[in-house]
Amino acid sequence: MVMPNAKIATLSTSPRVRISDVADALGVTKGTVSRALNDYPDISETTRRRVKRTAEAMGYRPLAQAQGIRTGRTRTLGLVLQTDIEGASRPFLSDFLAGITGAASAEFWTLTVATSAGGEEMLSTLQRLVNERKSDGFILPRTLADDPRMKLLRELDVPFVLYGRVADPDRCAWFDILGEEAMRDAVFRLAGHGHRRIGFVNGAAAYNFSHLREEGFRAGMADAGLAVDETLMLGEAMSCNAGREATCHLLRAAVPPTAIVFAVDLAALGAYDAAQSACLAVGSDISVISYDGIPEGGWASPPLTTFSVDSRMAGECLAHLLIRRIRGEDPESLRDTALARLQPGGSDGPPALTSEDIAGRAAAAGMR
Amino acid sequence: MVMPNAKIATLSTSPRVRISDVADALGVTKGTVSRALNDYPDISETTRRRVKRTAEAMGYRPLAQAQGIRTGRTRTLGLVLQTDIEGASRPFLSDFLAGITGAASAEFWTLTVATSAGGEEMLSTLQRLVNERKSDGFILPRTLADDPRMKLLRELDVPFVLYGRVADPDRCAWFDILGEEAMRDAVFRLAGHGHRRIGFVNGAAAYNFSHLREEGFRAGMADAGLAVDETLMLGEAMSCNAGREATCHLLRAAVPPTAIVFAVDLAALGAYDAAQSACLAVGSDISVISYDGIPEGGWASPPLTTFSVDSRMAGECLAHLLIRRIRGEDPESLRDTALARLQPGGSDGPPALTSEDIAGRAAAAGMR
DNA sequence: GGGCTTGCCGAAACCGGTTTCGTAGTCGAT
DNA sequence: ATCGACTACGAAACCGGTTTCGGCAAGCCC
Repeated sequence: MVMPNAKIATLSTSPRVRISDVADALGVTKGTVSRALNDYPDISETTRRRVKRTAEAMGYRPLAQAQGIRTGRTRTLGLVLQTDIEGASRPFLSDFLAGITGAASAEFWTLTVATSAGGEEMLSTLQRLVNERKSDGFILPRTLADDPRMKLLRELDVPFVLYGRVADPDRCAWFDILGEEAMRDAVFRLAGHGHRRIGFVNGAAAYNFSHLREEGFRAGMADAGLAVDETLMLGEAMSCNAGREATCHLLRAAVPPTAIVFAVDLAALGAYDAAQSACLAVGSDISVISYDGIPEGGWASPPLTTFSVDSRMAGECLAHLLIRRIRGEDPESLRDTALARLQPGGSDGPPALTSEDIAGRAAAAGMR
Repeated sequence: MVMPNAKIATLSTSPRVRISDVADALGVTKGTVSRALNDYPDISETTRRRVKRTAEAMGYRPLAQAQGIRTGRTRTLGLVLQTDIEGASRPFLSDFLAGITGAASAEFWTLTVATSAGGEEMLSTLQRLVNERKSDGFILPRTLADDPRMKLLRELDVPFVLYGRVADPDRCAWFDILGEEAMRDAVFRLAGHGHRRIGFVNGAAAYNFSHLREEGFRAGMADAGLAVDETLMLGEAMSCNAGREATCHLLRAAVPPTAIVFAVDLAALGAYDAAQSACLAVGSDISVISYDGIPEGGWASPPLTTFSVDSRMAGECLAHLLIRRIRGEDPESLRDTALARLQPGGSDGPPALTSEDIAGRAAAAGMR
């Protein structure tokens, strides 16, 4: 008898259906409705069904903020983005958000976004959101090997899920892309082209992914039966400039590599500049494979061979994991990973030059 | 006497300071504290000051969700992003969000983000957020000339601020970049180079900015004393492919332009492909100026001359405007604009070829 | 000095939910 | 038949605020 206006309620400015409306329609108290909907044990199965059916039919949805004042939780996920790093995460932000909010809204959760410039502001922003109860838990992107956000949120007893693994996995829930597998595949691909001398340019050691990608590179080299020359292992290259300098450094080596694996696309794009300075053609004279799949890579010539990440799927996974975490599941059971997908470009191929040729070109270009 | 632990409260898991704590410390009722903090008229000036000072000292911050259950407002801005359009808004999303949340958090507001694929889902998402009171008002990016979101939110009586203007400005608050000025400047710049025959490739007519940019182009042509050839006016080019095809079309004209102004960077990038097919060098044989400032433009060779937008500032402005709008200010007093900034690249310059030369090249390349 | 307004604040209702407490009713065991 | 345990629900407190209502005291006017 209340059903007729269920549709209308969602269309106009008509007042919301409240829990007391449902209770009145059923001739029970709102306490009973609440307990039935929240699956309390002391409600008979028949009543529970009756309540759920009627609530559904009336289009009743509890007001998250009203629940929150008692329960402390408002079905809200939190995400704090750090904006002072010129990072690779930006082009995918839209997809990432779409994944999170898509998964969240399917369960009637929402997403609160905040930003911070710098690490301390990050922590104070988390504090503030927790204090104002604007979020029931957090997705922590770009995990550091030892992440201070974890420590803070543990002290505050607030659930979180990591996007990326950490050095100490104890009591952590996470989703991560297996960057180490991508690095290993990159080595295989280069070895398949015939490269024997391969350099590696890592990202910043503070990020946990850097260690994993280096591991993957080393594992790939070992499996391919190639020796790792420690002088060809560089790091801390997170930008185009840093990538250019790292590449120049490698080209100046006594026996330069014929191929370079980069942990970060932005750094790999710097290699194009360096190669041009040395009159080396990327993709033939010197091969490059990288990781991230940023759109700029597709505009470089030749297009960058890289591993791309499905950010939308990552967002979906993280949202699901966090919701389950907030609901109380054991964090160590909430771990998931996925593989990056090879996105072949023209930046790698069989070596057209030997290391000696490359050294000659670099010297001729005045790089040494 | 309650001040000592004000600092501690923000540091540990210690319970929040509630309004009743403040009331108790002052020996008044919580009603008085509430009225004093919210500047009700029936509170004496001395009491008001005493309350505000003590609340501040105790570190009291009202719980937005608790306020919301009575007032309906929770100091939350809403932003629904449409993710099915391969648009230029994506690379700046991070900056845009930083602007919004930065300005919002300075006034203790937060941001709820949702996404939608497609127009109807957009509307239902707005509905849902309003219904669940997850947002007190919305920032509407990428305004259409006649935007259905406006109609919906007006029916629901929910405040909003547009990022971009609309055909009918009645009762609207907005922030916008003056794209028409950029287009006019683009024409001036090309005319200064000596171009007399300039084509224009617009974006989709559904977006309001397209009309403005075309106006700006026409105004610039008129001011420069150049005639607009309607056969060189194209539109609906929002992607790289569409831009390539539009460019090919212009190059096939009986008397092709020596320069093209694009309303959208992504389309302008397509011009590079088209020019290459016709053996034309961008920046000398054919000049291109565009608008958006997407990072890919910097990677093209030569780098794209374009107008860039300060998305962070846009976000800040919009947040401020929306907060004032929600607080009840007259929408027509809440309008602000800013200029795009010229970002010179190498894609424009003095014409190296005549229209006839270009037509010849295009014909030779088999484009006609 | 008495009535009337006005300023200021306490008391209490209220918002929309959740959760505690108590109890009527049912059931099985003795 | 009596008792105790258990089930299932109503009544009411509670969460942290806002807002209404009413009344006391001071000030004003006559």
